[in-house]
Amino acid sequence: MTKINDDTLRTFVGYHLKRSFNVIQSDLIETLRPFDLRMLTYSALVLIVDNPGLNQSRLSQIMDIERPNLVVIIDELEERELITRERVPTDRRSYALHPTEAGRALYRETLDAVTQHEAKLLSGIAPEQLEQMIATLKLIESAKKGQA
Amino acid sequence: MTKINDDTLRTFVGYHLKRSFNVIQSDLIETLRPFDLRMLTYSALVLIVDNPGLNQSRLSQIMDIERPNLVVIIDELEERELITRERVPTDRRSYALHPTEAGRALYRETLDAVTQHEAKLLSGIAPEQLEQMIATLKLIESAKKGQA
DNA sequence: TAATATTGTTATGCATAATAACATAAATCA
DNA sequence: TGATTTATGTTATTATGCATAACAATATTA
Repeated sequence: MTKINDDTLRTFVGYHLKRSFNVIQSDLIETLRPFDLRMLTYSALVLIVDNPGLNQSRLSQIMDIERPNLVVIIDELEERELITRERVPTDRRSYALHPTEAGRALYRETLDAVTQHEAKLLSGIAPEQLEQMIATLKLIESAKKGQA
Repeated sequence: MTKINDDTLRTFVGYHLKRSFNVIQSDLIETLRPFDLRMLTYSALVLIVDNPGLNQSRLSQIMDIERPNLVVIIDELEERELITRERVPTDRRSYALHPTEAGRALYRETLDAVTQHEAKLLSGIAPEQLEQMIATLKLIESAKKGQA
């Protein structure tokens, strides 16, 4: 059982990001499973509850996905009657997305579950250390625009 | 253009991880494109060069993917004559993976390119800050096993 | 009004990832 | 030893995430 050497990949920040994200993602998927939600449908639900009335274009922007990929997500949330699509009188191309009462209820339930699961997963790490990391992650996130 | 509120999602470490990883991933994909490599074929190549003779089982473990998913990756690297599969006399079920000279050459080229692209992308962030972040990411990564 | 842009949509493809089922070979154990 | 179990690589299949092209309906602009 000689240990495999991944020192070269360890020199990349992206490698560390991916491996740690995998851990959190696995946990999140398990957390959301009982609610029959995937990562993206969950994110969309949260954003719609927190920003009632926004349209699909803006939602796809903040979610960092292409508009076509959002369609199926919204379809699913609408079919499950967690949100509604309402024609906007002032711009009849777009739909205003609103949560239903069921959507808001599921939001509350899942928010609780996700928060607790992540807290438990990261319970061994000092909060200040996590805050510091988040600050750095934000810098990386904004490196995109800053790029040449 | 009212700004969209993602404060709720921002309370999750995973959200920050995902968003920042997206930025690095986009950059990496572009960096690897001229070499006709994807993230996973690239990772596999690096690990095979650094660990010549390892088998697919062990490689899939370190890469954190399922064995079936590794098969196509290895197929591709072998077809491009970047690696070889050699029967192991002592265990004729498994293959020993070895880089070819072409594989080692591509490894050197891509390592250079990837290193430089990442350095440029993250040039606005202090090295010590990145090191601190990596330390935290390692803690998250190891939170998996530590879990109940 | 004519040309252009935006919104949502369909269709399509690629990349990543998980599972079931299998043949071959090795290890275990009884 | 022989029978059972386990490990390795493989095929097939599916789900998920993500990108692009092309389009109809509607708004915007020139």
